[in-house]
Amino acid sequence: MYTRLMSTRDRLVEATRELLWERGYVGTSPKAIQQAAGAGQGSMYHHFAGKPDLALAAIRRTAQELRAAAEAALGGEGSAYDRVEAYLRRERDVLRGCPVGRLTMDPDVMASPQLRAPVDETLDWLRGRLAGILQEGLERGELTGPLDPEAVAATVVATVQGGYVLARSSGSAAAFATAVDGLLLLLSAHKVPAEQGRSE
Amino acid sequence: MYTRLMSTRDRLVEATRELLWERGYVGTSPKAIQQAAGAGQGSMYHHFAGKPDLALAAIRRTAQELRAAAEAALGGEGSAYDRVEAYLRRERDVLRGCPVGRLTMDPDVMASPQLRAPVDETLDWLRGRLAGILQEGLERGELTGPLDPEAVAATVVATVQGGYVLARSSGSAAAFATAVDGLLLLLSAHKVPAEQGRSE
DNA sequence: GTCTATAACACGATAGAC
DNA sequence: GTCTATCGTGTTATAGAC
Repeated sequence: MYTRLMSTRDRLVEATRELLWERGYVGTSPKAIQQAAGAGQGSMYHHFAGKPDLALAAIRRTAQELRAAAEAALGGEGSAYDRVEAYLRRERDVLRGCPVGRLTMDPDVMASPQLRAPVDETLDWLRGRLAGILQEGLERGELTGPLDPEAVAATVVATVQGGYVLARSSGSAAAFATAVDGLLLLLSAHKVPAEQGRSE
Repeated sequence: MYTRLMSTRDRLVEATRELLWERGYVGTSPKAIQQAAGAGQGSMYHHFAGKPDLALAAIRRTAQELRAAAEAALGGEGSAYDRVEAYLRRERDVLRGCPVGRLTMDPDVMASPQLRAPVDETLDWLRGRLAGILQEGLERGELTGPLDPEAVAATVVATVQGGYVLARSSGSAAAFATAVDGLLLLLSAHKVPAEQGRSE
């Protein structure tokens, strides 16, 4: 149930976002959406063509939010390592999993070019953004090789996505943190100590 | 459809394993299982108490197979690094995702202590097995610190699980390989070159 | 815009014949 | 052991009143 300060359309989208996160596309019925949004059948089919159309609106919104949250950490102050660490350690609803990444396991989402596009684009943007930061770190002399930015960026994204799996499996958010710790430990071996002439 | 050389019971389990892998628990109906197995309603409910019971048999079997496949790589010849690499690079149906890991995103599986137990146990065993190998590598002088075996083991498992997400998202198995490459690149910085007195 | 009614089918399971 | 019949409920809509 969402506040009546939101339009029916927005409540439907928000309810769908929550259910998609919790139960996936296959596990989410129009009826469940309507009940969560406090809307009738008629309202839903007035605002949206059907379940796929509503899901598309929800997925796009979720992808946009994820991107903004990631950028808040990645675009911050500090060295390349610091920004990657900030991203890895940012606050997360770990036990709920990744609202975007989990859609990759949904057969109906993957079967629809429309629904899968925002998922692919978001993860690809994230990987590219991380690669750029790592590349910059190498160029600025903050990081030392051998360190392929594209490959390590993929590893960073994969560790996060897999961290959710470990956390949900064990029922503990600590499992996510441990995987991140391991990655940062490996990455920190490539840190160049800050020397005179730069940031201190 | 499965060979008639298998018992009806086994065909039901195999069909369930395939559908669970492809569509998850929530997305798999008894009817779909029966059709894939070439069995009627009566057969299914004769051999199994219901969908959860059948799913449990299927999940246990899948977990067992995954464990055996992982052990084949992890228990092989070579240094700690080599065995971890063998595990990471072992042949996989990358675009299908992990048949065990994907269950962590299934709300009905996670809500059932019985169904989630094999998932948790399998991933936990894998993490522990990897940690043991890394620890051994440190003790034997094949690997050099700082390298927390428990944390890095979690990172290895997470990279694999997340690699599946990246591969399915992009529709390309190469994305999995890239994430693995990045991890091995980071880990290889801790390799101690084989010297006189050991294995050569 | 939102509501209720209805439809055609799928879901997950039970009953009982064979 | 396997089959068909049946059940009550849920799914994904469409129709049409208000």
